[in-house]
Amino acid sequence: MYRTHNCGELRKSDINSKVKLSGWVQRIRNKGFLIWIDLRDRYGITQLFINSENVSDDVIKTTKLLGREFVISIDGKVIEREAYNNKIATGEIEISVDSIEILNKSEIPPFTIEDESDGGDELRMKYRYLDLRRNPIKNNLIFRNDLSFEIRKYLKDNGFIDIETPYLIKSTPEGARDFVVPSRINLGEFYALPQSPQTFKQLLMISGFDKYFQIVKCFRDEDLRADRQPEFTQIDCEMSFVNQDDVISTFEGLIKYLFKNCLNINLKDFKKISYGEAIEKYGTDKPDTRFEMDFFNLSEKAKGTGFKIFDESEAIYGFNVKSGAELSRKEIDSYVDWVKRPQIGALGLIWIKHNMDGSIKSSIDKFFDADQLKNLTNSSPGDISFIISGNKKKTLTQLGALRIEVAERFGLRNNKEFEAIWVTDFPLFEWDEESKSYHSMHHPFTSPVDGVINKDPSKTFANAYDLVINGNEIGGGSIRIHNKELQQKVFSILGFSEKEADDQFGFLLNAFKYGAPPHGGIAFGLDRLVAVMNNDETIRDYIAFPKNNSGRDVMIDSPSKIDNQQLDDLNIKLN
RNA sequence: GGUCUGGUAGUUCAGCUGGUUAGAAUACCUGCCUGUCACGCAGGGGGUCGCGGGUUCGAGUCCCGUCCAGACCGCCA
Repeated sequence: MYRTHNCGELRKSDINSKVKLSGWVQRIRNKGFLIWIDLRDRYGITQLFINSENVSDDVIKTTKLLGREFVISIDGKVIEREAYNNKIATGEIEISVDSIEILNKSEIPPFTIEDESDGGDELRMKYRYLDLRRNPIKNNLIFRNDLSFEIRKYLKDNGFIDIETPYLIKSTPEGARDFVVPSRINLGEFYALPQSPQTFKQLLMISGFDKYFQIVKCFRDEDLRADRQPEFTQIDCEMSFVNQDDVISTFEGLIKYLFKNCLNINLKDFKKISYGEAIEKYGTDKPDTRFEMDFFNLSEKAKGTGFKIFDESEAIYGFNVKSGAELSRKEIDSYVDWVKRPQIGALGLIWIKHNMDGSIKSSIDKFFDADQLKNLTNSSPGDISFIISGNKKKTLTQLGALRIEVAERFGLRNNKEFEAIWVTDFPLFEWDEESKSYHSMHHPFTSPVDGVINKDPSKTFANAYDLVINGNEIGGGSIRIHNKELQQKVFSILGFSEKEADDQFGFLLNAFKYGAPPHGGIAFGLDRLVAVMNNDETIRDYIAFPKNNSGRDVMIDSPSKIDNQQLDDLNIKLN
C-alpha cells in the first residue's frame, strides 16, 4: 500500500492518526535540526516534519538524498503545527515522519513547478508533463472535466443520445483544408479527418435519432491562433422537428446551466442581434457587448463639406469613448499608430475631444467648427470620438478592432461579467472576389430563411445562429436543408456541377429521398468555452497537450518524417 | 503567404549612441542554523550572447541571411 490518505485531506480531526502518504517533494526547508518537506499530489500539499532528535538515522540519511520532485512515500503521525499556515487546506497539521522511502528520484526540473512558474511557453510545452503538475494548468483540466460532465448531464436529462461518428471520412473541397490520411489497402486513395461530423449527424436525424450529441474531436488544416488548434473539441448537437427558436432555447438553457453549475453565475437572457446590425454597430459578427461604444454612421452627414478625406470616402464611421477627453496627446497618438499598423491597416484615425468645459479639440479643426463636430458625433462633454473612413467593409472592421483595443485599455472588458448573445440572420452566401464564386457563410447544408433562395443569392438570409460570449465566437448552428431539390440548388449556386455534387454528397442527397425530417443543430467549441469561462482567450492551457503556433507538438516532436518502408506501403513518393 | 516582437547562465530577464574580465534575481552545490512554510545567513560553480555571413581596430550591441518561439493579418464552409 502506498497511501492511506492523499496530500490534501488531513485535518485537525486526524491528529494522532498514523498515516502513510505518497507524493512529490515540492520543497525542502532544512533548518539543521528541524527539516520540513512539502509533499504534493493532485489534491494538495501536506507538510512533513522531521526532528533530528526523534527520528532514526535512516530517516536523516534518506532525507539528505532528497531533491525537488523526488517521489517518496512516508509513514508518520498527524500532529498539530506550532504555527498554522492558513494558505493551504492542511495548514493546521503536519506529519511527524517515522520512515521515508524514495520511490523514484528526479533530476532538477528545467523550470520551477509552482503556481507562478519561471518557465517560458516553449519550455513548458516541451516538458508539458511537468507543467501539468502546476496548479493553474491542473485546475484548468479539472474544470474542463467538470464542465464535460455537466454538459453530458444536461443533454442526457433533455433526451439527447451520445453517438460516435467516424474519424476516417471523405475529403470535400468546401471550407477548411482537410487533414488527409492515405489508405494502404486502397492505394492512391485517401481518407480525410472530419472538420465536423456535420453530414453524419444529419444522417442520424434521418435515422430517427431525434436528439443527438457528441463531444468530439474535429480537425482543420489551417493556421493556428491563440484560440485555434488544428485538432479541437466540439460539443456537437442535432435535433429533429425543430425550428430556430427551439434550438436556441434548448442551448441557451445548456449554457445557462453550465454557468450556474460550474461557476455559480446566473446569466441574463441572451440578446439577439442580427448579423447586419452587429456589423453596423460593432464592426464584427462577434461583438463584445459588455460595454457600449456603438458606432455612429456619418457616411451621408459628413460629406459635402469640402473636407477631401470625407468627401472621397465610401463610408465614415465612428464611436464615442466616455472619459476619453482625458487622454493625453501622446496616448491619442498611440491609438493613431495602433490603427495604422499593417494588421489593422487604417490610413489614419480622426479624433475629436469634447472637453468638460464644452470646448472642442480635434485633428480636423481646420475643416470643421466646434458646433459642426458636436453635431456630427453627438458626444457629451468628457468624450473623445474616434472616426475612420474609407472602404465600408474595411472601415467597419478597423473601427471594430479599435473598439476592442480602447475597451481593453480603458479596462472595460470586465472579467467578472459574462454577456452571451445570439447573432442571427447571416447571409446564406458570401461572394468571393478571388474565385469569382459564392461561398457558404456557414456551410452548404444551412437552410435559407423560409426555405426559399432569393433570385439574387447574395440577398438570401440563412436560418443560422452563432453564440457569442464576451466577444468570442463560442458556437454556431443552423436549421438544415432536408429537401433534395433545395440542397441541389444550393450546391449549384456554390458552383458544383450535378456530378460533383453527386460524387461528394450523393449519400446525403440520396438519404433525403427517404423521409428526412426537418432538423437543425448547433456545435460549440469546448476549448473556447472552457477558456472563456475562465476569462481567457487562449485555449492552449485548457488542453493537456496542445500544439504550438506552427502546429508542432514540441514534446513528442510531431509532425515527423516517416521511413521509406511506410511510404512504399502507401505507394507515396515525396518530391 | 505576410506584418510585428523576441532569442544573453538551468530558468526569467537587464545589458544605453559599438569599447576593460557580459550582470541581477532565482535555481543548483557546500557550510551554518531547534518552528519553517517564497525560511534565513555565508560561500561557490555555472555563458560558443540561436546559427551563418558582413561592416569595423573592436560586435551581445550595427547590416544581410537563416532557424526557432509568440501575437496578429490572410486563411479558418
